[in-house]
Amino acid sequence: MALDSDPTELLREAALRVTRPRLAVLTAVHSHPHADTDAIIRATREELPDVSHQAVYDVLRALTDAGLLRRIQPAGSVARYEARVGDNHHHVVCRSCGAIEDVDCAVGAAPCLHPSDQHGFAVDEAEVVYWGLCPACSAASPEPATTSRG
Amino acid sequence: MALDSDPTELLREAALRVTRPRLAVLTAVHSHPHADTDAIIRATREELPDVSHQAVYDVLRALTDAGLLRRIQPAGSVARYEARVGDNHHHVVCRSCGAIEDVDCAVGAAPCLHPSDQHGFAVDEAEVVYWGLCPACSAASPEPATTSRG
DNA sequence: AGTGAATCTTGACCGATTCAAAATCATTCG
DNA sequence: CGAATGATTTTGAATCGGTCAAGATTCACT
Repeated sequence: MALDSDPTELLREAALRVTRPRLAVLTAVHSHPHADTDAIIRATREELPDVSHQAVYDVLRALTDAGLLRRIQPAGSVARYEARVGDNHHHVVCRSCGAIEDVDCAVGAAPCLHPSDQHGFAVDEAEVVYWGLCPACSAASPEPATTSRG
Repeated sequence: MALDSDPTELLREAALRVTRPRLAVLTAVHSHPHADTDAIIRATREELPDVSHQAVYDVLRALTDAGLLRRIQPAGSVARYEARVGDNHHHVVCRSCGAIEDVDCAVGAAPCLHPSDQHGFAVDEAEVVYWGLCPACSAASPEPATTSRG
């Protein structure tokens, strides 16, 4: 997770060709964490106006497969990407506006990685999504106490 | 959840009109946990051959909103539904074939519901998805030890 | 049985993502 | 340095899950 300032080197280390679209996408995701594909396309085009949407899709997949990006997709949302990889962090998602924030593991390095019954599955990752309302939305909706799930 | 055997009563309790499509969908989801919409449509049509796909979509939403069904959507998957509601259980998902199994909470009623930093969010639910390989798929892919995330 | 309101049918529509073929570019080797 | 090679990008269209809308039908309650 080093060398944030040198995307070229990141690509080289991942044995990926260093192309203009890849650099632009990598930079765009770095500066727009949790952005969806459309936002990434727009951000990428600020630096490289003529990239095709297809190129961005391809690059996002290549970088995700290479471990340079992480793809997240809360239920009901389109795919989003972030450049923070290699650690085990989770996300809080606002049910109302869809805002996403990072959340570090509550307990040590990998909490919840041991389900009570794995049904024989070889589990290698526990993904946690905290659902709720962001400060802005919870201030906007004066909902008393009707919702309570845990 | 009580009264699994009386879908009519379940609908009544939820203040929903008792219609043929709703009964058929409810029954279909009960007997096909974690099925996607298309599978539910086909299962529903075994009992009620002429339901439209639109009706099934509408019913699924109505029943989900009423709390009779729960919608789950692991990243990269289409929407799936299950009739087990009201408890806090999670899922293991096979990365290879997409198989889903239920997982009870590892610790008490609501583990992981307290992120280290909520960023001011009013969190009301922690959703956990365990990713891995199901028994069949892990037997089929003799992958040594290349993947390790936690 | 009558009535209003909710539900279902039909068919078009949408946005996110993928597919496919041809053109272009980054890297390697002479 | 310049050409060869194969990956990458462009272009354009297709697919797929899901939604929208209008009219016909069905249901719950009186």
